[in-house]
Amino acid sequence: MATAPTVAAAPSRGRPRSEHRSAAVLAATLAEIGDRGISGLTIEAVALRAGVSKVTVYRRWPDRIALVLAALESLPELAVPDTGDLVDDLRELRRHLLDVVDRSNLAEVLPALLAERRRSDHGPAIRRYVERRSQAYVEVVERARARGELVTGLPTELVVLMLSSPLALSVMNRDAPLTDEEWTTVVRVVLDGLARGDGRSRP
Amino acid sequence: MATAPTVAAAPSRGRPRSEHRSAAVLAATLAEIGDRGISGLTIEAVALRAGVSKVTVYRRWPDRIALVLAALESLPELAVPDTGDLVDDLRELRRHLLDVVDRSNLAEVLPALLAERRRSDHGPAIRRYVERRSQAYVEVVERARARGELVTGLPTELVVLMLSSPLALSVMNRDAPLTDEEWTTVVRVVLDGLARGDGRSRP
Amino acid sequence: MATAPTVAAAPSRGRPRSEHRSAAVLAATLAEIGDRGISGLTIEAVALRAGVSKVTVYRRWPDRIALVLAALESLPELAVPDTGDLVDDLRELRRHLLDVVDRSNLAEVLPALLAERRRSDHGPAIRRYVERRSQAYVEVVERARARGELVTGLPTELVVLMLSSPLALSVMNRDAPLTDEEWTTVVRVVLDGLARGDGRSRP
Amino acid sequence: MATAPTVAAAPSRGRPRSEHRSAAVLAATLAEIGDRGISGLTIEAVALRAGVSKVTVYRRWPDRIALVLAALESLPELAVPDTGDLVDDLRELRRHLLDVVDRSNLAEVLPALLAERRRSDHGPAIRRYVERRSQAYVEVVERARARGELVTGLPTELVVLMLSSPLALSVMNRDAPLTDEEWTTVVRVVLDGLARGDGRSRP
DNA sequence: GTCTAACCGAGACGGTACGTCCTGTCTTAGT
DNA sequence: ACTAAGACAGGACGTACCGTCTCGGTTAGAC
Repeated sequence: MATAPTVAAAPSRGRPRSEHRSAAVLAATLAEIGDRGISGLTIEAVALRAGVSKVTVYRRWPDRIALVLAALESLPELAVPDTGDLVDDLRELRRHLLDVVDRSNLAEVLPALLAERRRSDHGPAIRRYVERRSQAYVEVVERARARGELVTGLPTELVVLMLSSPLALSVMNRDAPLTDEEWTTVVRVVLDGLARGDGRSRP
Repeated sequence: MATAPTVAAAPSRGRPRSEHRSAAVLAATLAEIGDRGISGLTIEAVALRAGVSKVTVYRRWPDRIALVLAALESLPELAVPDTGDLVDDLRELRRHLLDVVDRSNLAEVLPALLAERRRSDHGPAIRRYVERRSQAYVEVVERARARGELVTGLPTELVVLMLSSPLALSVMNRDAPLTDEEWTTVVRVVLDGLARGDGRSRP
Repeated sequence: MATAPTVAAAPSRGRPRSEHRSAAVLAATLAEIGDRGISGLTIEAVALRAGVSKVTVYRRWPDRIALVLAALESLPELAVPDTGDLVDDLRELRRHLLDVVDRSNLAEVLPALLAERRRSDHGPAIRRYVERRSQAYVEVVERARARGELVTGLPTELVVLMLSSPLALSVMNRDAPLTDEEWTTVVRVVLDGLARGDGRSRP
Repeated sequence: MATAPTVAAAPSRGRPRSEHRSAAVLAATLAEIGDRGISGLTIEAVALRAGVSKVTVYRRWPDRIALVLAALESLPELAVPDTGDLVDDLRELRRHLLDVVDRSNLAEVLPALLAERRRSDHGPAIRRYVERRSQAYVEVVERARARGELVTGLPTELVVLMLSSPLALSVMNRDAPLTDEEWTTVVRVVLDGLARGDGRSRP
């Protein structure tokens, strides 16, 4: 989704940018990330691999980060799951995440982006990218609340954080992400805790 | 703490390395990380700032990552808290983490290290560094179990993950880490969930 | 003179080239040569300055050198002087040369063209351009011979070389070209030498 | 001659520049000028040919012109001839010039340098280089005057210009430089003219 | 009055070189 | 054996022009 490099565009002056090349560059970017990792990513190598000149890359994306974000956004987006059951919805989100991790080295790219967020001009763009991903969690949780499946006074943001951060961190920090069994356990503990009374039950 | 750059040392022949310079380099490294961030960190700038030649840096630490790890390890380590109460212990760990975040750009450095972990030869070293930090959590949780304060069949690793990942992720991903109140809520929900029956209580 | 860019033209089909634009490009070329010199001359800058697209320039002149030659040829040409006196004729040629030097940076352009002559495909064209300039000398000298004002067995080419090269070289090599007085002296010495017997008078 | 790239140097701090490499670069420069000409001269190609990194070239010579000048100055200098006869001395200078022309594409390089003289910061350096070459003429002429072989009231500079410019211009402008016979004729005409009375003999 | 070929601007494009920067290694002289 | 200074090969950076190419849109002569 969202491959469009620049915003909108004037009503087409001069030779139009080749979509074919844009796609080739994004594909090459993903491939390079796979081969050399984020820190080993070179515009030069991307251009070479895409069979494109450096300028053609720079024309579209001003720098490495913008390029990486565009490449990630070129991956197919998951439709927000709606199985009617919160845990099943969450499991679907987990499955999709692990999919993307496999396909795009997200386990390396994600922390790299988070690191960049503090410095670069792309802070907002990175924030938006991450946000968009967690948006699915927000919707799934709100739907569960609407169904009465989840009853809690906590802000959705906190609930999402509790449900998603163990998996996210395990992806970035552990040698392997949480297994299905581990993950199920974690989610159930959190949901049980919420059911018990929003953490306000203790003295 | 732990300034010792290399493993041990031969029985010392010739002029010994100046400890003063080692310290200057590590300080300069932290300062540079503060100014330019991890990705903008160059050995050259560090050497210049420390008033030291590049070779003097390379002799001690083989590359950027090793240098960064050494710099982080030069920060004062927290003694594992032991207040007799799990939540108080955890709160102390939180306080210390936020301290380090303030003092060393950890919010940027940590994800950068995690990203590097997948590729570089320093994977193990980085893993060890992160492990060492979470070790405090492990000890605190195990003590709580021994005291009977925490009763659960879950492996300590999972418990620690649930208790620490929301804060860790909020540090890396949010504009500001969890407030004390938010954090307290999260911890209590998790502990309630564990008390309720390890996530196995549901059908 | 000679603004006609290409040879002749097919019997004209389609929209004709705008003469207005051709002139604008040549003017812009002279201006750019004045501002940045021959070596700093870029087609892009010329096109920009002329308010014309690059293609419009390339359509008319295949490359930099052709463009420069065309620009020089667009300058007004001197009618070959014919005062009835050789020295006066030569003085008129000198005046005209210094004029062009002032108006077109010839002091820089001329050596640049000579340098290019050895390599580029435009060798012949450059040769022709320079030849055309010296043609005036040839005519003036031959007229003097016809009048009996100049009696010598030397080939006209050599006579012209002796009469013109000191001024030409002074234009290219000295900070200022020969003054009128210096120039007069030089010319008279050469003419005296010729009158003395063509350099064959010595043992 | 004078291969020394920079002025003098502090009392040697750090690793000294490799003379071997300096020489290799200058040789490569001359070779490249021979192959591709002045306008086709590329620092990158020179570095490649010399088996040296680009920075090594830039460290010594700030730009193309400085490099070319250094390369030319690395060629063996002629000892000023002193045969006791002016024409023989001049003939020796001619021989040497044609030698250098053959060995270093001077026919192309010289006009290129003259063109550059007007613009670049190297104006003075180029002027100095050319001056140094013509210095031999000055000495030869002054010696002839001292011997009484040449009697004239003209400033030496003008005499030198008359004696040298036909050959110089023929090198730059003609397809072949003046033959020995042509050259001899030219020189004798000039000397005869000077003997006749410094160009002041005419009304 | 349409055709329609050549013009024109804008700007994309592959390519080459630019001059700079940093890396990690090396070579000096000096401590 | 350490140190500071700095040379060095290598490799990527981001930029500038080159000369070519596609676009959409004129413009004038031929039909």
